[in-house]
Formats: sequence, structure tokens, C-alpha cells
Amino acid sequence: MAKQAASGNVRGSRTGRPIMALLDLLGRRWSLRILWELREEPLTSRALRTACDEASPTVLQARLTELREAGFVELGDGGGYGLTTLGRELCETFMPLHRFAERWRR
Amino acid sequence: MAKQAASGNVRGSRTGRPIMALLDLLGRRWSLRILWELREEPLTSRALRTACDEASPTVLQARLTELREAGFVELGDGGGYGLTTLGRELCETFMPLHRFAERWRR
DNA sequence: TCCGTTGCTACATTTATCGTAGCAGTACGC
DNA sequence: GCGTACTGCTACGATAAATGTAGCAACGGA
Repeated sequence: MAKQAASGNVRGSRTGRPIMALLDLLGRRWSLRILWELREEPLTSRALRTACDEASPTVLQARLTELREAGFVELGDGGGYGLTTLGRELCETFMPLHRFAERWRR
Repeated sequence: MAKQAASGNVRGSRTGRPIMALLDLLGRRWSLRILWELREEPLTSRALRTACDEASPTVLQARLTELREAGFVELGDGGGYGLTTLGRELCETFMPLHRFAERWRR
């Protein structure tokens, strides 16, 4: 698998359109979900895994690394992952999605 | 590859938490991008492909099918894909992402 | 009829994700 | 000391998804 996410290798980041890089990063599996699960309080890697329906630690770890490099998530010195100030802003950006989803319901 | 997206097979859709199903659907590759590219005007499948950096038609077609089943995208009778009313609401939900991305810039 | 477009598909290759197991490090109580 | 139970994190084979190229049938003009 090599060392994915070696700073800046987000698809679309070369286009000079940050929105593309952001959409690509958030469009990877579990990215949105991770941000969502961390929206209220920091979680340990294990608790986060539980919250994410026992997703494989491989991807979670990869996503966490990417989200950390993007500056959205940080690892607290006492352990546990939490949102940065930037990450919290991002999270609030798509918080209305919750209400929309309830109305959608499919 | 079989016929993915046979109505309702979105990860998390069985949990009764529509937000999870939505996050899963939007967390698939090119989903967010497609909605984004359609935000202003309908595009033909070819134009959409061009807008999405020549992504492979296989995935685009798969995502379009999913997004259509979800009720966000529709195929106009004159050809060309466009957002439904619901899709337009969804798109506006994460429109503030644009401004955020510009501020982020990594 | 020929040309160019439409939406859409086949298929072999590459990449991402899954699932299970396990690592080293840091505390705890005993 | 010793075991136990956490932490973040990784290896690796199996499986699923995405890529890239090519091409289909259908429709509409010239």
C-alpha cells in the first residue's frame, strides 16, 4: 500500500482549485464519517472504530493521517483524536446535512 | 462488477440513521464532485466527464445511477444530467464548503 | 448515407478497502 | 518485579472498487 497521503497528494490539488482537493479528500471512504463522529467529543482510536461500525483500522488510520495533515484532526497529548478549530468549522459547514438527511430518508 | 446500487444497498442504511446512509453515499468517489459540477447547469455525460478530470465512465455511470436512485440527479428528456429539486437543496447544503476551501488552501 | 453526438457498457489492470491478527508503549494494581 | 488492559498503529492476504481504453446501439442533422 506504500505510504499514502505523503502531504499534498490529494487528487485535484494541482489544479489550484482547493475545493477540488477538499471534495476529493472528503470523498474518500470514512472521511465524512470520521469528522461526523468526532463532532461532539474526542474519541480514542478504538472508540472511533466502534463508532464507525468496526471499519478496518487500516483505512481509519490512513484517513486519520490525511485529516491530520489537512489540519482538521489532531491527536491530543493525552491520547484520543479530536477536531481542530479548523476541523470544527468544517464540521459545522455540513452540519445542516443532518436535517437534510432526516427529511430525505429515502 | 455486477450491478451495484440496486436500490437501498447503501452502507448504514440499515441502522435507521439516514445521515449514515447519506454520508456513505456522498463518501463514495466522485459523488460530491458530480453534485458540485452540476450545481449550475445540467451537463451531458460527456461534459460531466470532462468536468471531472476525465474520470472513467464506469464509475461516473455508477455514481449517476446511485444519485438518481437517491433522487438527487435526473436525466432530462432532452438528454443531459441535472439536479432535481432535492439535489439542488443538498448541493446548497454544502455550498459553504467553497468558501471554506478557499480559506483553507492547505 | 455518413458524421457526430447521445447515454451507456465490457474487460483487463491497477488501486483501495476489508478483516484478522499482532506489534511496541504506557500506564495500572498486585 | 509481573500480569493486565489499555493506547496508537501496522502487516498482510483476500476481496471489492476504480481506472483506462475501447466500443456498442440509438438518435439527429447534413
